[in-house]
Amino acid sequence: MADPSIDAVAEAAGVHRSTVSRAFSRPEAVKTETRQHILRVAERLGYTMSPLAQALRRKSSTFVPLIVPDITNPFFAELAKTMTEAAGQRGYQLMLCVTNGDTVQTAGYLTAMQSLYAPFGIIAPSTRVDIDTLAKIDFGQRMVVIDRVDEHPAVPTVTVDNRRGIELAFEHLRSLGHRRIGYVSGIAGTHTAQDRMDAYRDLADDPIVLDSGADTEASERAAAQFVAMDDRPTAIIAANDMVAFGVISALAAQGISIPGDVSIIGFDGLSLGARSNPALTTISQPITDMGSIAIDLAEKKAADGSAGHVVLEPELLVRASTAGPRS
Amino acid sequence: MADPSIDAVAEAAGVHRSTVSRAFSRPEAVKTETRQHILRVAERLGYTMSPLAQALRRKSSTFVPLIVPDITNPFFAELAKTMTEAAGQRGYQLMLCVTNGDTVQTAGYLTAMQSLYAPFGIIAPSTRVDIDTLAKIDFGQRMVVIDRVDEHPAVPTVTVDNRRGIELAFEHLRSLGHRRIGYVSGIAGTHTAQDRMDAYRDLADDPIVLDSGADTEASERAAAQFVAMDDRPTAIIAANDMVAFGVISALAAQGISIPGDVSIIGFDGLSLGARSNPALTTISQPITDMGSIAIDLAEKKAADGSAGHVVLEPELLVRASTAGPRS
DNA sequence: CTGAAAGCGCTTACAG
DNA sequence: CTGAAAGCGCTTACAG
Repeated sequence: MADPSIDAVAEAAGVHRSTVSRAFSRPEAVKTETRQHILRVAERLGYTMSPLAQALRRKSSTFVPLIVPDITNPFFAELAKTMTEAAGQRGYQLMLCVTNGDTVQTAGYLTAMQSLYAPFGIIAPSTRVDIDTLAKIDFGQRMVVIDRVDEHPAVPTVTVDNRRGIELAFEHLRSLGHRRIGYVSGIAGTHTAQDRMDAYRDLADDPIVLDSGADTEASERAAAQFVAMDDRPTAIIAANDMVAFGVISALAAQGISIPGDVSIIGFDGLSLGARSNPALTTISQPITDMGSIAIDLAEKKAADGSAGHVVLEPELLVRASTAGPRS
Repeated sequence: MADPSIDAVAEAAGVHRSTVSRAFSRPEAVKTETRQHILRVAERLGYTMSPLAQALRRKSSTFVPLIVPDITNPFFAELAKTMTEAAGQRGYQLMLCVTNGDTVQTAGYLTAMQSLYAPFGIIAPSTRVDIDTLAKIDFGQRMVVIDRVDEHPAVPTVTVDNRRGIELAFEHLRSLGHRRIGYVSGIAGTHTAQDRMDAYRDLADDPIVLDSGADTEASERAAAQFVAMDDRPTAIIAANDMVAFGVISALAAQGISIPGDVSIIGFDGLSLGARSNPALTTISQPITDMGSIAIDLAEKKAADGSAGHVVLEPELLVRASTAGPRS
C-alpha cells in the first residue's frame, strides 16, 4: 500500500489539509485540541511527511552535503561520522559526497545539492575545488570549508592550529632528548599540508625533509632515503597519521625499529593509531568539535551573513611510537 | 538568480513544457530538430532538471541508500567507495546512511528512503537489522543484503565464500610449515563472522580460539592469553583485517615479533594492510565486484522479482606478516 | 483558529 | 509530433 498523504490524514481527521500541515510545522497556530486529534490520526495512519514535496514547496530542505575527496582515508571517515551525528542532532540529513579528487564531480554535486535546495554544505580539507568557480555558482556562497581560505574571507572556515601542532610535536620530541628531527609530508597542495611543512621548517634547528607523497611507494622512497643517510635523524614528524603508518611500515621492512632506532610522531589523532604497531604517538585534532562548529558557522552565516573563522587547539597524544634517542 | 525551470526553457524555446520534458526523458518521441533546439536553449539557460520535482511526479527516484553500521571501519569505507562508483555509472545517486548499530536509526533511514522514492537499497554486512521487521515495511522488500540471509530466500544477497577463504588461509599457513594454528574472531553475531569461525573449527586439526571482540582491549586480552600459553600456536588466523591489526599491535607491545614468533593472516584485503607493520598477509574479498553485483541483483529483482544469491571467490594476498615457523 | 486557493517543478495519459 | 490538462504531496499568504 502507498504511504498515506496529507490529504488522507486530513480526510480521516475531518479537517482541511492546510490545518494538518500547520499541526506539524507551526503547532502554536492550531488549537491544542485539534492538533492533538490530528497527530493521533496521523500516528494511526502511519503518516510521514514527504521531504520531497516539502522541499519543493518551501524551496529549502534539510539535506546538507559533506564533500570529501576520499572516504577510504580514515581522517575523512572519522569526520563523516562525527558530522553525521552533529547534523542529525540539528535536524539535518548529511549526504556524503565522494569526489575522488575530481573537480567535475565536485561541481556536479554542488549543482545537485542546489536543486535539492540544500541550505548549505561542508567541504572537507584537501578537496580540490576551485574556490573561484565556487564563488560563481549560487550554492557556492553557502559552503563552509574545513581548511584555510585566505583569498575569500567571506567563506566561513574551521581549522586546527597546525603550527601549534607541529610545535607540540617538537616540544615532545625535544623533551625526550631528540635533536635531529626529520619530516615526511603527505600530498602537497592543501593549506593544511603547507602550514605543517612551513611550521616544521621554521621550528627545526636543522630541517631534514624526507621524500614525500601519500602513496605506499612514497613511504618506501622515504624509508630508503632514511636508511642511506650518514647522519640519520633520531625522530621523524609525519605530516599526518596515514603518512606515519606508511613510513613505519616501510622503515620496519628495512629492519629499522620504532621507537628503538627512530621515534615517529603523526598528526591527526586517528583512532586507528591505537591499533597500529607500535601504537602511534600523534598530535590529535578535535575532529568531533569540527563537525558541530562547521554547522554552527553555516547557520550563522545564513542568519546574519557573517563568516566566522574558528581555529581549534591540537593536543599531544602520547602512545608508543616515540621514546628517547638511543644513547 | 534562481535556477531556470522547465517553463522558462519552454518559453525561451517557444514550445510547451511537455515537449521540453519529452526532449529530455523520451528523446525519440520528439522531432530531432525540435529536440536539438530545446537542448541548445536549455544549455544556454543553464537548465538542470529538479530531481525533487521529477521524483515527486514519477513516484520514483535515483537515490539509493547504502546502509552501513560504521563508516570508520575501513571495510565499509572501501565498500562505500566502490559502491558510489558503481551506482554513479548506472545513473543512481548513492546515499550513505550510517547507523552506528542503532536499529531505530536504521528504521528511520528506511522510511526516509521510502519517502524519497528510492528504487531499492543496499545493506552492508553486520548491520544489525531485524530482517523480520524489514519484511513488514514496504521498502524492506527492495533491499539487497551483502551477507547471508537464510531465513528469507526472497532477499537477494551477495557474499564472499568465507569457508573457502579460511581454507586458503590454512593452505597458505600449512604450506609454510605451520601445524598449530590459532584463531581470533571479531564481534560475533553476523553470518560472516559465524561462517568464518565455523570454517576454522572444521578445518583446524586442533582448534585454539583466542579471546575475541572488535575493540582494542579485546586484542590486548587475546595477546595476553597468547603470551600465557605453554604451547603457543605458531600462526594465527584473524577473522578480519581490523582484528589482525589490533592483535599485531597488542602482541608486538608484549615483545612478540611478527612473523618471527608468530605468523598472522587477516581476512578482507583492506588496502590499509599494505601500510601496516608488517604489511598484512590476508584473504582478500573482491569488494569492487560486490558493489556492482549488489546493484545488478536489485535491478534484476525489480524487473522480474527474482532473488539472486551470488557467492564470490576470495583470494590469498601474501604480504609480510606470515613466514615459516621458527625451527 | 480554520478553510479555500494558488503554486513549487515536473510527467504523462489524452487529444488533435 | 505537439499541446493542454490534471496532478504528485506539500505550504502559505489571504479571507473569514
